[in-house]
Amino acid sequence: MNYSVVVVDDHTLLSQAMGAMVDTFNKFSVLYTCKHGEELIQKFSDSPRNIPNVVLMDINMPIMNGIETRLSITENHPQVNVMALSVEDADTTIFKMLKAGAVGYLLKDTEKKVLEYALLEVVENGFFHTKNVTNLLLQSISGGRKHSVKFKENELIFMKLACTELTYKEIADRMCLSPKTIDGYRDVLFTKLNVKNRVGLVMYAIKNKIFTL
Amino acid sequence: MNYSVVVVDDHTLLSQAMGAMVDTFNKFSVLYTCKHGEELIQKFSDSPRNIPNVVLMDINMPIMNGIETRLSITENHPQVNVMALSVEDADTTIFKMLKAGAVGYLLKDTEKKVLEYALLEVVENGFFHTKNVTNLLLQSISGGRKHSVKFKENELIFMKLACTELTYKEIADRMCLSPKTIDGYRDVLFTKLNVKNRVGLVMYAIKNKIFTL
DNA sequence: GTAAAAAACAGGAAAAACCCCCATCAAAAA
DNA sequence: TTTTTGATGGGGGTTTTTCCTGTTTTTTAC
Repeated sequence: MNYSVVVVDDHTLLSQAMGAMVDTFNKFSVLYTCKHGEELIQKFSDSPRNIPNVVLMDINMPIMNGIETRLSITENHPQVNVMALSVEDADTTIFKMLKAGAVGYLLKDTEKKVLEYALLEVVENGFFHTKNVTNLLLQSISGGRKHSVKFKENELIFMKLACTELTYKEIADRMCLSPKTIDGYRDVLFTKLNVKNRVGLVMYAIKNKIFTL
Repeated sequence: MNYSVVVVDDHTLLSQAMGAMVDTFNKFSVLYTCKHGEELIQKFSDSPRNIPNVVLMDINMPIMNGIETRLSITENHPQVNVMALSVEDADTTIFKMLKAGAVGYLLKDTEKKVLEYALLEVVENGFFHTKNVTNLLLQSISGGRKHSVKFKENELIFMKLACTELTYKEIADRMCLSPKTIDGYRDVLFTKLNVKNRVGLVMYAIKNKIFTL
């Protein structure tokens, strides 16, 4: 009997392609594919037969991102192995994912054979990480990595608007707040994110998908 | 007999996954996959048997990007159909690709069935575009799209640096130029790109891959 | 309820960004 | 050769951003 796999990726074409590939593996077969975390959680609660051995999940998803989804899975279905998949190796993202309990992490430019091997490792040993990630892991444990940052609703709205050509005064008008309050938001975010100016803020927002192009 | 397809994508896993999917289609089979345009061109010149009916190509590739590769193919192997694939629908990129003679364009969040249909269209009718793209095409033909903007070497360097937290003064130091010259670069770019401030410039640079995250 | 925390708001100063107009010099075009 | 163009940089000004140190108001916790 085969191990069951679920692929989660917001790009339908990619998730289906990934599914087709996994189906060619000897010991694995795809149960279904999802567009985002929310859909996956729904599926899980629909029926116990929807719960697979492994979840192959893209981290950069719009509706419910990889980290949130992973946390939700850990809570309700701890027996499911989640393997993260990502095109980018932004340190913080990988780290967040591992902290959220992902058992594996693959960068998207790995070989087909590596994926198959990784899947086997995960279902049989319970973990797998590519070299890059383990290195990062070691380095960060010793170095002492940053705490994950939480944002309030207004801070998120502000960040999105800060990514436009609006001045802070105009942003204040849009949000129906005093410019001085906006001043406060900015200052808080600058220290929280450890950036020096608006450009830094914009970069953070884009890298962390708070503002999408 | 099947139509042959070559998949070109810098993310090995994705291209192989895409390949696995194409192999499940009735009338298509994958000849091989490539990491980038350069490799593809090499393959073509290695043997005539390496020339497929359709090339499925990602646009955002490091070494030789989609547009360049497409131009090279058009020149040497006009009978090959190139279908572009992209996660983003940055207008300019799509447009450049179509101008370079791609016969089809697919956003990565399309359904498996749509890809199959698109491939069939391409080999049998010679073209396929998703709605988004045809709309864009029509709009741009009638509306009279902007002439493509040209940048000088220094402007490009400046734009990249403007996407960091450096002040203009610091940028001037880096480029070994007077701050006033940087002032000039900025003003020229503001008018050329029709943006109002540094954030607008940053957004432009990112959207057009001048600055990569 | 009341104390503590946080969110909203303010004044003012200094720095940075933005926006003009203009000078120089060298290379390219006429 | 004369003119034009373009890259470089300067003067001086306004606006916006940034960074302090606060106060007031609203929420939250006990």
